[in-house]
Amino acid sequence: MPQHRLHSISNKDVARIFYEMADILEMQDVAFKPIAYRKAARSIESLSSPLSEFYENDTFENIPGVGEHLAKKIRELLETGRLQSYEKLKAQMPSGVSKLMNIPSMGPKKIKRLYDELKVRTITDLKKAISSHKISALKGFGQKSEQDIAEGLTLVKQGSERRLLAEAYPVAESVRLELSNLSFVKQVSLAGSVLRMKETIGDLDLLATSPSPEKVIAYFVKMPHVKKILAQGSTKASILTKENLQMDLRVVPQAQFGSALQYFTGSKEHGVAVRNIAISRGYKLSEYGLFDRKTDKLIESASEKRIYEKLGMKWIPPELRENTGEIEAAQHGKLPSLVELNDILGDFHVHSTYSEGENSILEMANAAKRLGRKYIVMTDHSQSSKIANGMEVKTLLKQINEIDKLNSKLSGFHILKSAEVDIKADGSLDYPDSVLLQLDLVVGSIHSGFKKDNTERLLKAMDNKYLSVIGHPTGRMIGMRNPYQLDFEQVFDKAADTGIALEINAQPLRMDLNDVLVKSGLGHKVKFTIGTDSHEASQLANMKYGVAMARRGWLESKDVLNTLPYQKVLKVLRR
DNA sequence: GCCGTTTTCGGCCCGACTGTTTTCAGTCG
Repeated sequence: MPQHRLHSISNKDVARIFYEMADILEMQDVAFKPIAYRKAARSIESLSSPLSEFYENDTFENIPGVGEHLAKKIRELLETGRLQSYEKLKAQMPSGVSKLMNIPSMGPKKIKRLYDELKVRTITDLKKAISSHKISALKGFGQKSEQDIAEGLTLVKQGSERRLLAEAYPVAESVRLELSNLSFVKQVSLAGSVLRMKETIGDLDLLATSPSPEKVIAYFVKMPHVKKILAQGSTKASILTKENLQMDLRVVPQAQFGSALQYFTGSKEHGVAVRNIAISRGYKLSEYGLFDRKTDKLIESASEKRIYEKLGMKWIPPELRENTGEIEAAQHGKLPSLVELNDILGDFHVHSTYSEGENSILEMANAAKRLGRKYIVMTDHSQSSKIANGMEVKTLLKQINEIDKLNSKLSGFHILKSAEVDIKADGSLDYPDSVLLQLDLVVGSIHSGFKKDNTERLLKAMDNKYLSVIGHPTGRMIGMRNPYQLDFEQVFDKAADTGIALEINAQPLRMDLNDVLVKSGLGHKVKFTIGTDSHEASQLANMKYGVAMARRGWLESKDVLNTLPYQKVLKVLRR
């Protein structure tokens, strides 16, 4: 094979092109190809290594859904940076048309007809067509369709916005609780991405079982949470909550709870893969159950666990259902035994009034104790963090003194002496070694230089023998700040070599490391800590979101230092 | 365009909801 210098085209780019080609093909009424293109796009999106690797080994066709022809297209994209068939396809459709796909209620067919009959190609065209009522005049369209499109247009912006797990989860949980108290509701569960605990949530899914679904739906759409009813049927309804979150409820008979939960938990990719396994074994799987494909005989529907077992797998925890290897693991009995909130004994990232926290050390300790923790690691900011009221050396020494006194009084609880020490631009730490050695452990974090590649800086910091944990390793803030550049291969390898742990920061905006990086770090045998980065006592409860990231990253309790008693933590982390 | 424990041909996940129909097409998840 000739050696080419490859263009830097990411897996996401390739997937996006295939998705767009699928949309255009669908508009052109081409049968089945759109399905094939989307399937390939989904596979490519969820690959754990870059396509360039497949290129080198000539193994494109190992990717599910990629055959001879799509392999050739990927090769062309990597080699030339372009794809002729894509450009040809785009040329057949007016530019901008695929943007209309983002509008709720608009799909390829409607877009095609509006273009053919009204020459609508942009959002501006569409708005004009609506205001002149040309759409409702078309055959097959009506007043309501026109109005739906108008409403869809207003939703394009707000609707595309995903919300933080920590914003969405409590809303879903409170509605779940409210429904579960109804006499005519047997069982209610979260479903969808909020059950899988994704770091951001598009909309909330709930599943209920009841002998009288209409009553549940009727109650649901009238709850105080509801701002607007988006759709209401006899077994399904969608509402917009006061928090502007879309929430979908499905009600099924108790006997179908398992198959419905499996179906509505997703992810889409996981669901498709599982249903395809069902087909390959002569079954079909839907929200109504697992059926024999030939006889339509019901095999199982009540229990998720038994459905997975019938398909030759162990039950898969929702957090893992992303079609990124969990199915294969479940088939071979190699699923991890995931860490649980109950395993967590300590919190590794806590602030107090010594720097920018709202509560005293004792208040934080007592609040942690109430949550069942056995210890906290006090990590107030170091001197360079002026904005965060970082501690001068003498303040830190005073804090150490106070912690010693508190520890002698507290029973069954321990406060570890630490600090969130700035990793400075040159990779040095913000306190001299003579100060660091007085601490039980040292968390090092980067708080500046977010635009640069910080690999060298971090590696240099890891040479300091007092450093125990890297805090929020990528610096990202969801929706606000991108992660800085890091070569994770190097960082993970060095962390594994030195025994320095990497933090899973459970602060809702951070979630840093995220699930994907955690899983990747695990592959390099890295150890992790989970810290809430609490600036006030109530935030200590964010631990559950950190545990969620750990679980989504396939961590077992042995991979998470928070599951150790503090005496053992000291043994592991002090070098 | 892909793919095979029913298949190298002939299928392709599948069902609810909505609007515009008078038996169904399109969208959504």
